[in-house]
Amino acid sequence: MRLSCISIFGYTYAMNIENLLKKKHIKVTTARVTLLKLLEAASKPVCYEEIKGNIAMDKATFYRNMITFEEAGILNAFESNSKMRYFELERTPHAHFVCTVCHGVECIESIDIQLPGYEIGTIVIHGRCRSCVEARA
Amino acid sequence: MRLSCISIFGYTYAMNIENLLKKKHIKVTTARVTLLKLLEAASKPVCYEEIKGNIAMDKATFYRNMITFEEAGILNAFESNSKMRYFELERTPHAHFVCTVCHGVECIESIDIQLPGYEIGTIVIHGRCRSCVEARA
DNA sequence: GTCTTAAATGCGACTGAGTTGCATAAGTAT
DNA sequence: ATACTTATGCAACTCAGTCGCATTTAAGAC
Repeated sequence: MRLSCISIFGYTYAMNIENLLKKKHIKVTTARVTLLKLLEAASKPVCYEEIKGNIAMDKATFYRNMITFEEAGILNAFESNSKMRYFELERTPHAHFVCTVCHGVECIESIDIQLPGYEIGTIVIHGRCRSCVEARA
Repeated sequence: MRLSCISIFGYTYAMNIENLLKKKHIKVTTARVTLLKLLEAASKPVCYEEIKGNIAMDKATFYRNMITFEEAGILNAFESNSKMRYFELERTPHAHFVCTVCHGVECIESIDIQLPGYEIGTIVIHGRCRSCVEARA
């Protein structure tokens, strides 16, 4: 299985998806490579609903691999207020904004939260996004 | 229906649950008064699972009233990363921390997030809480 | 207090994102 | 190539939360 070179958090330039998986001791399969390519192409977190039109695999395979990737530290996941789980390749820590009107998801880099004694995993902010506020939606 | 005086965000001292509901044009029922008393007594957000042992009503009634209260601006709700919905009486804006180990929920008053152009509703932070970090859990 | 009407409740059936069990297929090592 | 382990597809399942509907309860009129 040969792939064009990609760049995932740390594994830059010469590292491709196949090598990333091997480095993590995860078996290289067509489904996994497809998923990582899609996650890499997406500039924001995606959920199964959004991605299912672009993948042939069963949803069980999708979710099982998300768990595998999460345990390997390859991706982060969080839940929106509508019971859906969003996935994103691991990168520099940042928060996510989920719009309660249009249900869009955005990465928010501009905030820095410190909670002494706590270990922060994910930060999810809900509200009306800029577009929906402007449109008075 | 007579109740001892309580104090919910703004409706202080002389205002009881019955008057709060009347002010919001919500019919005063036993279920609603029970729920508001429990939410008032709780110092942190609660979910149906936690509260169901203390209430006699059906879960449909519980959830329908949570929606009624939310729409009336009496309470706020958010979802944890385990598909459960937590409810809390509306008060000064603050974030919530949900521990991924012990699943405990805490109110976090010490952070202040500004996102120009956005309208922030709820902020949920996931991670390991102080106790679980200390216990290396 | 009783009557009337609109809304709330309880029950059971349903929903839908995500999970699980199992037989089969596909990687990986020998 | 062969054996062995792990991943996949399918269908059945889970479970927090929702919905439809018959019955009960609150609130205003008399």
